[in-house]
Amino acid sequence: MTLTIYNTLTRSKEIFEPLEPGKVRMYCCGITAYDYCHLGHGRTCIVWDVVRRYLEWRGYQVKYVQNFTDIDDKILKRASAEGTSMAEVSERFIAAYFEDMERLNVRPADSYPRATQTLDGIKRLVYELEQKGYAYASQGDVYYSVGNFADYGKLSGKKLEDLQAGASGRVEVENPESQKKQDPFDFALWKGAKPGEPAWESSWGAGRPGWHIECSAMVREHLGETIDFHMGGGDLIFPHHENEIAQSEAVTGKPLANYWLHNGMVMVEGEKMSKSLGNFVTIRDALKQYNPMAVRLFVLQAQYRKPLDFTSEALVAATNGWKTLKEGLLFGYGRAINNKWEDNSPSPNPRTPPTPLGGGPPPQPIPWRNNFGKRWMRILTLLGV
RNA sequence: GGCGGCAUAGCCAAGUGGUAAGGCAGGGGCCUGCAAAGCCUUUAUCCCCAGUUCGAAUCUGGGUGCCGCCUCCA
Repeated sequence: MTLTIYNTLTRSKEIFEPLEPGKVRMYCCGITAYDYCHLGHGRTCIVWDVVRRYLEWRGYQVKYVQNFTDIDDKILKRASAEGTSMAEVSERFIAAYFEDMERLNVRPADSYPRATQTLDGIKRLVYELEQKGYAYASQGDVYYSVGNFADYGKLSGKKLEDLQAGASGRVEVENPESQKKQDPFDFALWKGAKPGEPAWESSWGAGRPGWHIECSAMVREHLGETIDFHMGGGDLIFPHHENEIAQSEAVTGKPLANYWLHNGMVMVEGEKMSKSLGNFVTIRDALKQYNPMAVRLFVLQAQYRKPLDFTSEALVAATNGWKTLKEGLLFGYGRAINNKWEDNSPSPNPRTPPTPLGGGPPPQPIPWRNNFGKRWMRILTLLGV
């Protein structure tokens, strides 16, 4: 059976062909650790968790990497507001991330690289970009020159001319930061240190990495020059993922990822969730009111690329749905064990049993042998029960 | 304004040429001393217009609407 997926890069559904037979390398752009995770982060993590589980269930050996951005202006801003350090803030919210995701039954990735742990790789990439003529130093910063990368815009379907024309009215000419750039769409690879901010030594002087470069460096370090899946929220397509492609492919000359997958955004009561609208819902706040598995079911009932409206009515519906489903699953679980069903079908491959619902007894091998068992396993797999 | 995506009942969603699955919510009913649970039953012509076809939610063309991105964002 072939697996077909929508690839943002080609704007079409394609048949999945792994780079290496039987193996999948996937990278998901994670969070910037400056606040508690909201429902949008929750959706992203749940959706890609299911893809990962599904691929494993299909028998692929999956390596799943997700990053934490722990160097960033917003983290610094929060640290200075609290009178603490950047590390203190990011540590706290990374810990909170793991708490939230565990409650949502999101399985941990295989590794969680952080920007602060990837400085060597980042500096090497910036250096190589500079050597190849894609980057230039400017007053302590280093910028990527988008005009030198012929494929710039291929992921988001934007042309540099259109971008420049569309932005002509809003590029802040007075901003001293933008005056360091040769082109308004050039972006920072390395930012020179400001007084009192954390900084790392480099050949361009003390400073810190820009946002986009860390992902290019981490993918290269943990998964290789080309990977199968690169995922993230749809709002990352431009500029973040576009810039990652520009950085990585300029250096390696190879595709960064064969398939680019993006999930839809979360709305709240019909409006886009944003801090300015004040309808920003954190995962932990939502879980005070709703069962985590009901939230998970709600997210998974919707098509992953569509916008998802978080309404109390929809959550009540999902809560009821989960209640019914859970009873059925518990019934099936007991029945499978009582009947001593065994897995003797050739495919898909046997797998480790799911974690029991809400704690419960230790997992036992899940036996199944007929269509009922297969379907049931599929439901368990997809829900991540 | 530019680029991209989506459009089936209150919400989610199956369905890829033959007269619209299912779930949740809502209405009606059964059961019960009451309640809960459970059970039964009920709710759409598929955004609009034109075309292709014996026949279209499913194909073609044109509209409309919604969403995202174009600035930090999952």
